[in-house]
Amino acid sequence: MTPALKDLYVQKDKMYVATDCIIFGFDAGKLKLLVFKRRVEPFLGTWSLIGSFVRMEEDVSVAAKRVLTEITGLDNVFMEQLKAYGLADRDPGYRCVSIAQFALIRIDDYDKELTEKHGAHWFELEELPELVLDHSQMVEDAMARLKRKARYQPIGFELLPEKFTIPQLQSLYEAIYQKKLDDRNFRKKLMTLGLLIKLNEKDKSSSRRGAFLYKFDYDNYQKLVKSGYNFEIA
Amino acid sequence: MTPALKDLYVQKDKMYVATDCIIFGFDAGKLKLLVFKRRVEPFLGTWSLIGSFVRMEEDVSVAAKRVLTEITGLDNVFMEQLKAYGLADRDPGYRCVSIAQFALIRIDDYDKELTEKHGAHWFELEELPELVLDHSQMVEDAMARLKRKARYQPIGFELLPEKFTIPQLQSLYEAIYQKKLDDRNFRKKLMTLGLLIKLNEKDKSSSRRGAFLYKFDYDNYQKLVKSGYNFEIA
DNA sequence: ATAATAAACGTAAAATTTACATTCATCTTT
DNA sequence: AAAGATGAATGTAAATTTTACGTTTATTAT
Repeated sequence: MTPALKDLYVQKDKMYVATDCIIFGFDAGKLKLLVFKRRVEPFLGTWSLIGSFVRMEEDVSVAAKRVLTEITGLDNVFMEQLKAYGLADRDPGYRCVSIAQFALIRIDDYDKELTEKHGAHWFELEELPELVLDHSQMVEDAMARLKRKARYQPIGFELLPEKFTIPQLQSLYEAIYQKKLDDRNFRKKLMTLGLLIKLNEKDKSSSRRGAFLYKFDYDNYQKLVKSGYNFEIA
Repeated sequence: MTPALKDLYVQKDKMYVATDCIIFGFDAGKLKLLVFKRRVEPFLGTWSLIGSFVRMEEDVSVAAKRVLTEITGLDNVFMEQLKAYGLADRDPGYRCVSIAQFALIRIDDYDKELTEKHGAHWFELEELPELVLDHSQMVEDAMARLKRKARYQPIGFELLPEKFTIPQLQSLYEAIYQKKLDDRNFRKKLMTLGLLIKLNEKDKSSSRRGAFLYKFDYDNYQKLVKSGYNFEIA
């Protein structure tokens, strides 16, 4: 039974708690969002975030992870609560508070078969269709959070493959901030942070010369955070 | 019936949604928190945030405002959702997701009789006792949010009387950031923002010379926000 | 009149951010 | 094999912002 179907078996006089996932990916210089075509009434055929009721014995955060894994096959994904959406009439079918979570996934990792089976589709953020209920609002809020959070937490790395180039990273930040950055200044600033490990490999997919690959230095990051360091990326 | 009492009439197989308020105030150079002594079992006598179940036909945000008004007599208070707390076992009595909200109030404005009737007490943040359930966690998270948010949004003004002096404002920011600020630099930075209206009155309560009173310039603030201005206060 | 006190103000040095142009490594074409 | 094309990599000077720090001012109490 799909989560969408399950939504139908509902009692009008009960309060429900659900969770909806705002799943970001990054590909070819564009931020993308994973959304789903509803296959049941009401709102059959409309685009929607993926979600689920929170089960009686289940933590809200666990419910969100469960959904994400069911849909993408992925585990250990960056996920963070966005906020709760609690308008009394946000869902016409029944009283339901939804706790939205945003997730950042590496777009090459997920299980294509699984997502297709669920009617999923990646949309570029600028080409996102209207979503059901208050889901468009959730996406807007998530985008604002991503923009802000990217400034002081190195969450961008969650969207890139483990090995990435500086130009790739810059293009990601340009997509998040929705503006061009100066390549010399970006590189300079980045290097002073000491969060990258330069590898002895190049990625030649986008230039003849090739760009060096880097890894994110999680250990050093943890150390710096503990020491109270305050980041500002780009 | 007090909200605390109401908590007892509960069905074990139902999911509940509640809201808890983290109420900040500022007085005599100290950040304070309004907490309540529980008058019913379980956890009788322990300190707790004030909260309530969200009613079936009630927006979550409306429920939070209702609680705040019931307790303080105040209306039109700065209030913002913090996040939802959804561990399955967070409340041993029943399954309840709580959506925490943090509020900033002007500590002179509230209705003392009303709060006393509810068993309320202002604690300095550093002297806060252990709170019931996950409420201490909520306070910690709220404090972190306040600290971060104060940097880029002029929410400090919500904690001060309508008319305030620069030294008062500085002392507030020192309490929020938990560090001393340089008075000359603070004043300089502040003035460049163009958010204050200087009044022709002085407050003489803390010095012979007296300090000029200011008002926050809401109109100009709105204009600047619309024009995309990016604040950084202190 | 004098002492005491917090308020108000300015400036120079240091650090950070911004703006901007050239060389480099490699592959493709001829 | 030489020339051309392309994105990667690098440095520097000017402008702005942040930091550090000392003196004067208005007022009340003595």
